[in-house]
Amino acid sequence: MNQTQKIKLSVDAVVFGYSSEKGILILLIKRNSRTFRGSWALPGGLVRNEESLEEAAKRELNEETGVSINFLEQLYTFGTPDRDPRNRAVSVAYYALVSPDAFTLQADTDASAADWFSIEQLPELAFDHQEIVATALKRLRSKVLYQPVGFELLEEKFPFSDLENLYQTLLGYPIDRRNFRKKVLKFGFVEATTERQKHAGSGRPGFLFRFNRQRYHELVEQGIHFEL
Amino acid sequence: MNQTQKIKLSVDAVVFGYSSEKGILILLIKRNSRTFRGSWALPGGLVRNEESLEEAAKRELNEETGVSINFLEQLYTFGTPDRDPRNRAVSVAYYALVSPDAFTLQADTDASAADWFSIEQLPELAFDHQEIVATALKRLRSKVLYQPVGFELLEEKFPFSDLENLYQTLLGYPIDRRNFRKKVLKFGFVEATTERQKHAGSGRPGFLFRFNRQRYHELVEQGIHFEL
DNA sequence: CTTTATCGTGTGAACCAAACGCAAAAAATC
DNA sequence: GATTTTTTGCGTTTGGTTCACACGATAAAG
Repeated sequence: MNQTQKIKLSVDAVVFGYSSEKGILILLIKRNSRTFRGSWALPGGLVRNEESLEEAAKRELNEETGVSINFLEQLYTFGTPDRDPRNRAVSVAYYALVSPDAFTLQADTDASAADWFSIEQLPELAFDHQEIVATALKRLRSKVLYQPVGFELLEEKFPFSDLENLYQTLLGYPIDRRNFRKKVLKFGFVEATTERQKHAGSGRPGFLFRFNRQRYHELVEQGIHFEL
Repeated sequence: MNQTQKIKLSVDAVVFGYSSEKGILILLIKRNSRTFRGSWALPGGLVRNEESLEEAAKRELNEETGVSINFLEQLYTFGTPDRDPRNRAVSVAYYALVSPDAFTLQADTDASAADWFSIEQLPELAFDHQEIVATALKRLRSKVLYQPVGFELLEEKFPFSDLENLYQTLLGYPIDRRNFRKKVLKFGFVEATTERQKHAGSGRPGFLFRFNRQRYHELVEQGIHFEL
């Protein structure tokens, strides 16, 4: 009972991206340290004594990959006793959303490489990171229906069809284009710009839209019930 | 960077109860150890080296209060560097729901007393436990709309009016009794028994109802969308 | 200048959910 | 045991939301 506690505390981050060609992406690093060397894993590492958990997540992410984050939220804490073969390790997992603008990767010493993977074809992951990814995906899929997380994954201005496709991909089932557009626009936090999509293949180019954060927050204050 | 990590890991539990007289209740203990001695606090304590987080939560709960739990789920992990004056301490918070049947409290050595408090009039709490309680309440309030958590707080058989009152209390606004009943019964996982409520004051006594867990799980399998 | 691909709206039908009224049942009161 | 009070329990109306549907506009490709 009175033995001293020997538990390492780390953070891991599931970073989601999106591209219209490759769908939902996750950021992985190739491990450079002894255990699981060469395996792909989530970016993360030990929490320092004087930093908060969220700071730790941001720091590790920046050190290991160099991406900048739009959105970061705590996901779940994983603490099964044998999840790390070296020693007892508990990991606080975060999930993050980044827009393609931040797609400039830059691997570091901790990681020999960092890269995006489509969630359709993830490699084998180290530790219990497979489970962490699954939990994050589940959370993202349920969250997308009542919070505008989708916009964090798109560029600042985007054609409406991108939003449609993102939602269809996330939800995994087809949505009615017309009704989707009507619903989204009615909320009022997505506004059309006068710019048009340029050269997106053939066909009539659509207008670009933009997410209005301020308007969104105003509506949340007023107790909007946003549900798709 | 390479200094050794000195972080203590603990678990805390927000245990919710309900009584029709006193409303939503939370289980607190009176601290017996050096720091914050005599203050009320959430039950909890250090995680042992070989146990999982959930096991730790259950163990501490049992040691300190003796209640038996229907429902236990991870809530959030609190890790602000100065949340514990003694040393860096990170706490994985759980929240639990118990039915009044389990209301036999039994304090232990760690705690000089354990008692239920109405959330309307909580005492000052030790550490950041106030914040943890607030987070738990928020979670419970949002969860109640799409998961049948309410039933975990009631006795096995209950008059429909109890369910109504519980929901009104949790949500904080009046609901239409007639529509509420229709909605709930339509889902099919709440069934009427033939027993009647006995002597609940004046007026016509209602039938007792029961939550059918098996039916509920079947419906979840089929992808039911339960929303109130 | 014709073909092809995508964008972008208007409308009625079907369905679902919130709002509401009211009677039946049983206990409490006298 | 008649009357009052309280709570249960169901049916109907009403309003809104979703669904299904077809076609013109615009620009690229050839």
